[in-house]
Amino acid sequence: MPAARRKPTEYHHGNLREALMGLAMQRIAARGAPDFTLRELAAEAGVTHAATYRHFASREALLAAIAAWGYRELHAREAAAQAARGPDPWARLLVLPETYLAFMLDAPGAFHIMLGHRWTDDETWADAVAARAESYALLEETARACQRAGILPDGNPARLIAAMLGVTHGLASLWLNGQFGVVAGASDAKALIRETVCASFEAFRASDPVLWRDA
Amino acid sequence: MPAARRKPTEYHHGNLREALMGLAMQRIAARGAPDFTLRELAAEAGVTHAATYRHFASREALLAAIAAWGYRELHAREAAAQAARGPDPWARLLVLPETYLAFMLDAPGAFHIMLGHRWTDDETWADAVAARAESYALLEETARACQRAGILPDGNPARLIAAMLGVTHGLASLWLNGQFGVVAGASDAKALIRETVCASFEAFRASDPVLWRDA
DNA sequence: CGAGCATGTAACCAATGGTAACATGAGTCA
DNA sequence: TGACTCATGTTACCATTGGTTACATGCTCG
Repeated sequence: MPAARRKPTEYHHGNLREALMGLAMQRIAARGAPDFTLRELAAEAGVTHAATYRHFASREALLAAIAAWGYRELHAREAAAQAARGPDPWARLLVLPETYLAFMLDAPGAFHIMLGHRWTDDETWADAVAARAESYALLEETARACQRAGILPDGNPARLIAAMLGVTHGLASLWLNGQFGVVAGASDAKALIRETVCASFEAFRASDPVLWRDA
Repeated sequence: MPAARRKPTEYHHGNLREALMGLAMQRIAARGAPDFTLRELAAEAGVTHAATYRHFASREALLAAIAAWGYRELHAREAAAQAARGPDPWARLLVLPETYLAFMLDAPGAFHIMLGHRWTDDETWADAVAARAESYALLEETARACQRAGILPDGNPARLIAAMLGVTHGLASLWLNGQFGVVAGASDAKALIRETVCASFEAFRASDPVLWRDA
C-alpha cells in the first residue's frame, strides 16, 4: 500500500488511484462494509473529493476496481500456488481453498467487496466479473482433472464444484460478516475454517459417486 | 403483504410499518440490494418520508426489522417442519437446509439483508441477532442429536456444524448475488442447489470420523 | 362529547455523490 | 531554454438524501 498522505507542498499526488484503493480497503476491513465517504477518503489522502473523479468514474467504480484487483490477485496467487505444488491433481485442488482463505485474511477489505457486495450488471463491474470468472475457471478445471484421475467421485461435476465452492465461500462469508461466533467459540475461528474446509473436501472425495449423479 | 397504496382520502395509513417492510423487501428482491430511498418507499406507500420515522428510528432500523422478521419466520418454519417430520434425527437435520432454501426463494428480499448485509453491533440489530441465534441453535441441537444417535460421525461438532452451515449459507449466498451462473449453466440453479446441499450432508454423514477430530 | 395520543405533514438542515470551469505543473519538442 | 499540452488537482456549485422539529389530523376511550 502506498503512503496515504502526500507532502503538502506538492500539487500532484503521484499515485492517487492506488492510494485511494488502499485507503478504501483499510476502511472496509475496519468497518466491515464500504461505509466510507468519498470526501473522508480523499481528505485522508490529502486531496479534494473532486480529485477522485479523475481516477474513478464514481464511488461504485472504485469498489469495482477493488474487486477486480482482488480477483486478479487471487487468481495469480492460486496459479502460483498450484505451480509450486506440482502435478498431483488432488494437491492442486486442495491448494485452492487454502490460497483463497489465506488471501481473505491478507485482504479482508477486498474480500468484502468480492463476496458481499451486489454487483450491478452494467459495465462498471465488467472487469471484476471477468477476473472472477478466471478464478472460478481454475477451480473447475482442477476439479475435472481430479475426476478424470479417479480422485474425485464420478458424477455431475457442477454439483461437486458447487459443493466445494459453497463450503469455502460460505465459511469465508460467515467469517467476514462476523457470524462465526454463533457456530464456534470464535476462539481460533481461522484455524477452524481452514480445517473444516479441508475435512469437507476429503469427505467429498471419499463419498459415494451416486450422491453426485443426476436423477 | 398489505396493499402498498392507501386511499387518498384517509389520513392515517393503518399499517404503515408492515407496508414499508413489504415494499422494502420487494425492492431489495428486485434490485438485489437495499438500494431504495426512504422517500421512494414512503411515496409508494402514499406517505411522506418523515412518516417512516414514526415506525423506524432510521433507515438501518427498517433493514434490521426485516432481518429480525426473517429469522423469526425462518425459525418458526424450521421448527414446524421438524415437528412434521417426526422424531428421526437425520430427517430432522435434513429438513433444516430444505426449509432454509425454500424460505430464501419465498422471501429473497429478506434474505439479502439476513445474509448479505453487514450488521453493526449497536442495539439497532439486537433483535435480529437474537432471532438469528435461535435459528442457529436449532441446527446445533439437531446435529448433536445426530452424533449422539451415531448417525453423524463423531468428532468436534463445531466442525461438522460449520461444514453444514457453510455449504448451505454459501450456496444461498452465491445464488442471491447472482454468482451461480459461473458454476452451473444456471439452467435450474435452484434444483442444483438443493441437491448439492443434500449430497453434501450425505457425504458428511458417511465420512470418516477422523476428519472431524481435533488435532 | 372531548381529551389525549398515535400517526401523518411541512419546512428545514447538513452532508453526500456528482459536475463544470478554472488552476497547476510535469513531460515533450522546437 | 521556453512554450505547448495534457493529466491531475481545486473551487464552487447542484440536486438529493437521511434525519429533525413543530404543527396538523383523527382514532380511541373515559
